[in-house]
Amino acid sequence: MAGRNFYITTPIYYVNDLPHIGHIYTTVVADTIARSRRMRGFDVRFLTGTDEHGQKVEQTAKAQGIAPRELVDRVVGRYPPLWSALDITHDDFIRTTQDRHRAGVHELIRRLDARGDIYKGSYGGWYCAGCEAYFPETQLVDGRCPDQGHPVSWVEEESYFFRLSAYQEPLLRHYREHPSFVRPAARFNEVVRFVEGGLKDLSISRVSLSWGIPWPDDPAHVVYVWLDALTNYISALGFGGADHGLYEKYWPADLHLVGKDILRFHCVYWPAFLMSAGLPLPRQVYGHGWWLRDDRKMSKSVGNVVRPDHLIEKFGPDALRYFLLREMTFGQDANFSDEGFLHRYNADLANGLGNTAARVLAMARRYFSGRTPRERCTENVLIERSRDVTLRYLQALDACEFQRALEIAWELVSAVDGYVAEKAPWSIAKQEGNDSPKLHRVLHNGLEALRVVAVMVSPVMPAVAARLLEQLGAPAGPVDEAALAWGGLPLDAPLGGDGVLFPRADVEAYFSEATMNEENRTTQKVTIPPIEAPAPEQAAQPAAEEAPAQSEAGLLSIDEFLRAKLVVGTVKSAERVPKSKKLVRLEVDLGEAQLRQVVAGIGAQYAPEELVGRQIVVVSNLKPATLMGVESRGMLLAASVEGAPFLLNVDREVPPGTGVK
RNA sequence: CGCGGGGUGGAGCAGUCCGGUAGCUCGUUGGGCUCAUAACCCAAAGGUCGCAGGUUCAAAUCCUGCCCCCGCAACCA
Repeated sequence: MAGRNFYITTPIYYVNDLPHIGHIYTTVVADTIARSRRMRGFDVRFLTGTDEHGQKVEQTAKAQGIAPRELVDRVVGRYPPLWSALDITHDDFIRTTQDRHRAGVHELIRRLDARGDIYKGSYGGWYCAGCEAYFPETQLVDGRCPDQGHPVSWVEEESYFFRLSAYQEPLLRHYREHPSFVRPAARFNEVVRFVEGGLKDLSISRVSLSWGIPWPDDPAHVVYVWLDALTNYISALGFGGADHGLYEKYWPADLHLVGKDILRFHCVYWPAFLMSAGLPLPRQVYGHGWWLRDDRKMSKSVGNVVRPDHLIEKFGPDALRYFLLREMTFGQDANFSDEGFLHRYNADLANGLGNTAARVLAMARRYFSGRTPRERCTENVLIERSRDVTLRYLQALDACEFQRALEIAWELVSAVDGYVAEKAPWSIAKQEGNDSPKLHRVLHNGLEALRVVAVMVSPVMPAVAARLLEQLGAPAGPVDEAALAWGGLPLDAPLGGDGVLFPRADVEAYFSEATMNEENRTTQKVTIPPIEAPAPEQAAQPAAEEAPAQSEAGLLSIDEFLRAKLVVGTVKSAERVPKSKKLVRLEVDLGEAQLRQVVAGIGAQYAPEELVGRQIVVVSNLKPATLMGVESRGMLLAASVEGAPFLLNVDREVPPGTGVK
C-alpha cells in the first residue's frame, strides 16, 4: 500500500547535554505530525534516538574518570522519562552505540566503497598535545589552542575520504527535480547556494580518537561522527542487519525533521551518501527555527538555556506542547519566555478552550442531570462553522502550519462562546424548563462543536483531548479523521467526570514564586555537573569542536595570584577597530616608556570618546594576542553582566603604572 | 561586497512563495450577559505594512537601491 506509510524522524540528540527546549520542540513537533498522520490513516513509523560517539564524549568521560559507555548510559537515561512525560509516541529509540547501528554503518560504508567513492588520504589539523585534540584553524586563538592556550602543531593524519565533490551536480539536479526536498523555501535556496559554491571531499574517518564505530577492516580508524550519526535513519530500520523488513517497508523517510543548524548535513552529505550507496533519498527535510531567549540564541555559556521541566509540572505536558506549536511560526525563530507561556496559557487554554468547555458542560450537567442532550438539529451555524473549520484545519496541518491549524481550531471554540451567548440557554431553561427541546438542541450543538475541537486538538494535546472527550460523553478510544465529522456525540448518554481542564494561572503568584525559587525558572543559570555538561545548541551535534571546560580544583596561592601583574593605566586614546563590532583599540599609559596598545571588546557599551582620560585596571603581563589583525598587549578589567562589561576604575587618580593587588 | 533572519496599530505576532477590502492575541474605551475558570459576547478607537524609486488597473506581497535590528562566522586577552 504505497503512500500510506509514513516514516518520520527527529535528529538523534548528542548526549553531552541534558534535554532542553530545543530537543523537546523538535520531538513534540515530530510527535504531533506522527499523531496527525495516524489519525488520517497512515501507517506511521516515528524514530528518535541519541548520538553517542565522538571526541567530546570521550573527553568528558575521561575527565570524569569513567568509561564513555558509562557516561552515555547515564545521560541517555534522561530521555525516556521525559519523552514519556510528554506523551511522545515514537516507535523506536536508536542509540548509535547499538550493534544494529554499527551493522548499518558498516554496510553503508561497504556500499560507498564498492561504488569507488572512498579513498585513503590525509587529513590535516592543528593538534594540541596538551589537550590531545584537534582544532579547526578557525578556532585557534592567537595560534594556540582555545582551551588552555597550549601550543599547537600542524599534524596530518591518515583518513578515509568520501568523494563528495562528485555529487555536486547530482545533488543540484535532485534539488531542481524535487523543489520540496528542503523546507521551508528559504532554507531550500540556502542549501542550493551552498552546493553551487562547490563541494570538497569529506574526511570520514579519524585515527585520533577511539570512541566511535571502528572502520571496517581497519580498526585504527573510527568512523567520522556525521557519517555515523546520519546512518541512524536506516540502521534503525534494520539496514545492514539480518531482518530488513522495516527498511523495505518504510524507507525512504517521508520527513526528516531537523533544526536549521544541521540542515546542511541532512540536505547535502546525507543524500550524497545515499546516492553513492544506491539507496533512495528521503522525501523531505524540514529545517525548523530556534527558540530564542530575549532575541538571543540560547547557549549554556550565556546561561539562558530553557529547561521547562517546571512548566510541565505546573501546567501539564499538553500545555507546553500547545505553546510550542502555537507560538512558533513553523520554520521561523521565536522567543521563549515565561511571560509568553503564561499569556498563551491563560488566553487560549484557560479562558478559551477550558472555560468554554466548563460553561457548556456545567449547563448540561445541571439541566440534564449529567447526561448529554436528547435532541439534535441538522441545521445551524455551528454545523456550518465546524465544516469550514475542520476543512481548513486539515489543510493547515498537512502543510505543517501548526500555528495556523490551531488558530483555525480556536475559531470554533470562539464560535461556541458566541453561539452560547446568543442563544442564552440559561434563559431558555428558565422560561421553558429543562425538558425544552430547544434547550437540548442548543446545548447539543455546543457540546458537539467541543467534541470536534477535541478531535482537532488531539495530535497536539492528546491527554487533554481524551479528557475532554470523556467529559463530553463522547466515545473514547483512538480518534480518526471520521471523528471530525459533525454528529459523533451520542444522545442521552452519561457525561464523564467533571474537573477543570486548565486552571487559570495566577501570573503574579507565579513570578513571585519563581523569584523565590531560582531552580524553578525556565532559564537555569545553575551549572549542571560535568556529566551533563555544556553543549551549544539543540539537535544532533557531533563532537569535533570545543572540549568541555574542565574545573580546576579551586584555590590559587598568593604567589600564583601575584604572577598576574595588575596595574592602573590612563587611557590616552581610543578608537574602534575598523569593521569590528565591539572591539576598541586603546593606547594606555602604564607609566612605561611607551604607551601600551590594548584591544578590548567593550565597544558595544562604551564610546571611544568617553574612555579617553579614564583610569583603568590592566593585566600588563598577559601574552599578546591579535584580534582582528590588531595586536593587544594586555587586558583591561571589567565586571561582566551577561557579557556586558562594566569597567573597573580607581577611587581617586593615581600615577599611571601603579600596581594593583 | 562573508552567510542568513527580521523591520506590519501601544505590546507580541500572522499574512509576503501564488499581488486584489491589512488579520490575530493582549492592552485601551463604551455597552451587554450572569451559564462559565475575575470568564464570555457585541461595538469602537488605533496602522503612510522601515525608506525611496519601479512594474501593474491594483503592491505589505513582485523588481531595484538604501537605512536600521538580530543570529552565525569573526573580535569579549
